[in-house]
Amino acid sequence: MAIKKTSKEEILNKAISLFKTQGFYNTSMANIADECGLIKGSIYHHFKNKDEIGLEALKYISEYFDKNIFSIKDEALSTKEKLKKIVAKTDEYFLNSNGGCLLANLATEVSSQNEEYKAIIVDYFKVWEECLAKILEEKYSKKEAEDLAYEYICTLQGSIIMFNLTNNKNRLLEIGKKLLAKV
Amino acid sequence: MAIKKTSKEEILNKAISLFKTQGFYNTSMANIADECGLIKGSIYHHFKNKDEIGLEALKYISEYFDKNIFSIKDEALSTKEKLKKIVAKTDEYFLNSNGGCLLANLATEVSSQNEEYKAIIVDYFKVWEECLAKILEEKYSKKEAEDLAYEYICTLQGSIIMFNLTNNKNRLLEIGKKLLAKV
DNA sequence: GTCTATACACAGATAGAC
DNA sequence: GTCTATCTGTGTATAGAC
Repeated sequence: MAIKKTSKEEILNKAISLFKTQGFYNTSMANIADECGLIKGSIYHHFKNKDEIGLEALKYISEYFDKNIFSIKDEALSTKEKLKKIVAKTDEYFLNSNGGCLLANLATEVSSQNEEYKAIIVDYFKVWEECLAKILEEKYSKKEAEDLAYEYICTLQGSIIMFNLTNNKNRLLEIGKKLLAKV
Repeated sequence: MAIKKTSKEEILNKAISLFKTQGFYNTSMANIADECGLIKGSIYHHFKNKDEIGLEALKYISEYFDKNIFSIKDEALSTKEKLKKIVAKTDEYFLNSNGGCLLANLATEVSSQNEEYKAIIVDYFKVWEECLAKILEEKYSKKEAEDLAYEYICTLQGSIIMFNLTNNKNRLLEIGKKLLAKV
């Protein structure tokens, strides 16, 4: 029976899941290792330390959004269709993301302690807002578009917190619907 | 030089401040004791354990909102004036609350691990929503009022996360202004 | 790449002197 | 009510065998 090689990405995904559901500081290296069927010492073969796991986790999610969601703004679709596609992908992501939004969670838990984390989180929300604003500018003024984008992201983030508490899917989906009604 | 008696409320306030800014699990009994000019063992004279501090912290903030903000719904004022007063007090609270909203923060960090915490947090948001909905029902249908209340709370909570990241006061204040524009 | 073993620091918590 | 002292568990991290 060959020893299974655990990929870095596999460990990262397990770590992300734990960070989201039980918090960063409340997740130990042993917890992460357990999830991967490893022993805690083995994780250090893949990552220098716990901080590096957190950092790569933030980058991983941020890049996922860049590649799979924010990139939609440049597709050859109508304003409404672009927004619809982004909202659908965003809703799908968060409906299935147990524990909510990693970047928002680490923003409250860790960012005041770690400037490197904070910079990534700030950038994530900035890029997200710019993505939506760019699309909305096709129908609104620059200022109105920015305000709508910002408000949507805030409302969605608040709604994700509520979704984690109450499990009410419809209320989460309403947020995207209301944005779509505006174009 | 007499030994200073530290009150339970004093310890609670220091603990709340630390929980908000650096997270619950990342705050040790020694951290809390330090803030109070005590040694960690002394905290146990006032609280059974760390979990109890978290629990009382949640109750303390929840009761503050009940007494000082949510109670405004029953004052003898016009719809607009009641809402205005609530928004002003809410904005004031969060503009000065370093680290954001304790209940929202613990919702993401701890609530999935602790049903007692979760129940208090769920109730806090429920009472908040009912408070706003009751006022809004003076001008809107029950369903519309509930939706507006829910949306405002979500947007504000998201905005508090952003405020912690960017320190942009105006964007936080916009949320309340937009609610007021609706009555 | 994973394991065993271990070092070391710090966590939460308790006992008892003052 | 606060202190000193201490227990015990667990945290992060490392060294070296397989």
